[in-house]
Amino acid sequence: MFETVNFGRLAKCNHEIRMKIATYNVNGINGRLPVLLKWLSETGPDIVCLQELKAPQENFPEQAIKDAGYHALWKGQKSWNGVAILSRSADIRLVHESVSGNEEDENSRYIEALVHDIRVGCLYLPNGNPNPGPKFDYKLDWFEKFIKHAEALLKEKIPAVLAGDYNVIPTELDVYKPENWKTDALFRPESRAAFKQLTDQGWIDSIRHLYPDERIYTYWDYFRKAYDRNAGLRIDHLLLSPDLSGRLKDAGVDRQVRGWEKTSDHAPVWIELADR
DNA sequence: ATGCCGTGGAAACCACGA
Repeated sequence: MFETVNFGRLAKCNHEIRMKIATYNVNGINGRLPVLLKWLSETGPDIVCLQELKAPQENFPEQAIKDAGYHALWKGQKSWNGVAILSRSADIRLVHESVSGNEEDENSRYIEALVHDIRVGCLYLPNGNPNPGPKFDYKLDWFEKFIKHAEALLKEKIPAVLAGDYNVIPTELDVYKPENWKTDALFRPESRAAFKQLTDQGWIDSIRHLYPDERIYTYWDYFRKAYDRNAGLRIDHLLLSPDLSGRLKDAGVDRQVRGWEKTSDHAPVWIELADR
């Protein structure tokens, strides 16, 4: 599949070909384009899930992404939300543009594709603040439908990754100061329980699976020098179907990107899968 | 703990994010 050097990354040890899958909440794809292109050229992921495009369908920078070596599927929206899947391989096919049972959702928060033989779901789960209130209700409703969609995927026994901005801090290890976030929608028991339902189904929280005790963050607020203080949250996740767990070789956060000029408040997160 | 920052879109401010 990713047999050429342009596709897969050659591992340092035994020339085993690996596939790198990343997720990145860009917070505005057009305003972020220089940062996105620099990160793509430096790290060369095979598949990329993007969230918060904040651009209507017709304003997606298709040519720039193509020039960077990627095929793309996207679901835009004026001003808010918006998700995309990029692939170095041309073997990418659209499967869903919304979560099953949530086709009437007016927000562009989900896109799913088959990239060669791996199903890739890219999601931007609602924030849910302030809570309680309609926005929190919307988050939990969206989550519930997503959990059902994820369960159906597992039953199909298709190798899959569900990557994106879940807007959930799964545990106290995933936040710099848990007591400050107790009443926040990202850390509310209902949100964490919903995330746990996914892992209870069998989905593997890739980075936590490989690094069970590390403090790992994927988001740092723009103000109060949150990045300099490492006052971060881990809210961007790549969930792997169980049949892919044996191929999971590494995972990480490109946190240096958060230190660049005109950067997103999120950093890219990635996993590497062995080809077989 | 918070919108102090940042983005997009419209209109020279506002909605929204986490």
